[in-house]
Amino acid sequence: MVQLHRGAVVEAAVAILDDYGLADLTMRRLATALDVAPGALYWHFPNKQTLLGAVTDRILAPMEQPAAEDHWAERLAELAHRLRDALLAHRDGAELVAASVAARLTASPVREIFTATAQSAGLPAAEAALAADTVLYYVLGYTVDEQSRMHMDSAGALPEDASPLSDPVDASTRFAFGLRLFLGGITARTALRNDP
Amino acid sequence: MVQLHRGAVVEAAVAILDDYGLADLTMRRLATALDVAPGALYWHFPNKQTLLGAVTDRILAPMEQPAAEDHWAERLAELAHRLRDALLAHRDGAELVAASVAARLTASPVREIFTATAQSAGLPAAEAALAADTVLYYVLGYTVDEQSRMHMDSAGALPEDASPLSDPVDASTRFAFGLRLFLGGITARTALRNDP
DNA sequence: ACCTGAACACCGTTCAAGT
DNA sequence: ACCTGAACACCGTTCAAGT
Repeated sequence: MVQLHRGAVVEAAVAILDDYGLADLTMRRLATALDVAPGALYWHFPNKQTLLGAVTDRILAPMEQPAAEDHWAERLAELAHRLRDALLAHRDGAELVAASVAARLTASPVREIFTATAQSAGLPAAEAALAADTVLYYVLGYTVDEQSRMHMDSAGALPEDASPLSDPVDASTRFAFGLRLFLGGITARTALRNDP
Repeated sequence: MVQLHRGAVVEAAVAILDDYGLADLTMRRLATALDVAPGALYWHFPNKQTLLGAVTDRILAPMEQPAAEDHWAERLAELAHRLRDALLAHRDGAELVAASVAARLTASPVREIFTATAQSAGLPAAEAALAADTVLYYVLGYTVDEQSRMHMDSAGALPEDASPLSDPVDASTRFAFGLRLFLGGITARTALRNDP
């Protein structure tokens, strides 16, 4: 038995998340998966919330890649889509990340990345930060909803007309629509600023 | 000892929520407050989630009042502010409602109300529903964040520069800014539609 | 119809003691 | 420094049995 590293703990936690979901990601289950007593985890992490914060950081790692697009609106859209993809890549990923972000238990620079992009749209720093948060709330809220629907649907708990399969507009298109609403709002705001 | 009514259970639940928070709103604590065995609650509600859904319905009751404003944008803004106020009126209200809405365990017509208002802006039904959801995600996300910050702050767990007190822009102003971003996006979209 | 008693199968967290 | 063993103080949920 090797020693327990923070990284190994996070890795095992992600595996449980993917295979069994957030509800089953308990300290005891995680300890069992690592062949260790539950108390051992508390030498590496002060509590469960902090551990989940570290899992969130891992999930959000793809956000640190620089955006490819040139224009700010396309860059912001690219980032939003990448965030959604990162969340959807793990079972209950959106719920976990939303909770960690709200509790400020992630060290990921997502906020800063969105803010910088909003600033390049021509918004002053304070407004850019607000605009960034607004987009973040939207992406998190939307994806939590989308993912919980997928979940309920595969559990057969949704009424027929709420099934994503019978949905005439797919989730990606719906996501892009809401996103454009924002980008349009930002554009209108900067236009107003440059040409009053 | 009177008999247990669904209404009395919900009322007691709201009281615990307000006094002790969502984490302390357990079936056992609720049963104790009602002078009843924990199992008794399961005659009235199939499970905790459903009970929390009923609490959410109660919290969202103020949303059923018709909006006073004339113009759609002002009506949408009024509704958004009223929703935020309803959430802030109860400790952890935003977190609870966000969870119930995501899990589709509320019978409240908030979605429909927002959708109807978006339709009166000139958006076709399908787009209005998407726009309504988008505004909903924003209000929920924003308010969850705002309320969790208030919480952390009163617990003295935030770094100084993140305190709402030292925040140069207060929470209501920030909220209104993000909201305007949307309304601007909707306006831009309907303008584009009416004058292509 | 409505509720109790008592159990089942869990939780997160702490901490003396071991190595 | 890192982990075990064992406990503490809880959970949500079920269900025979009572009234």
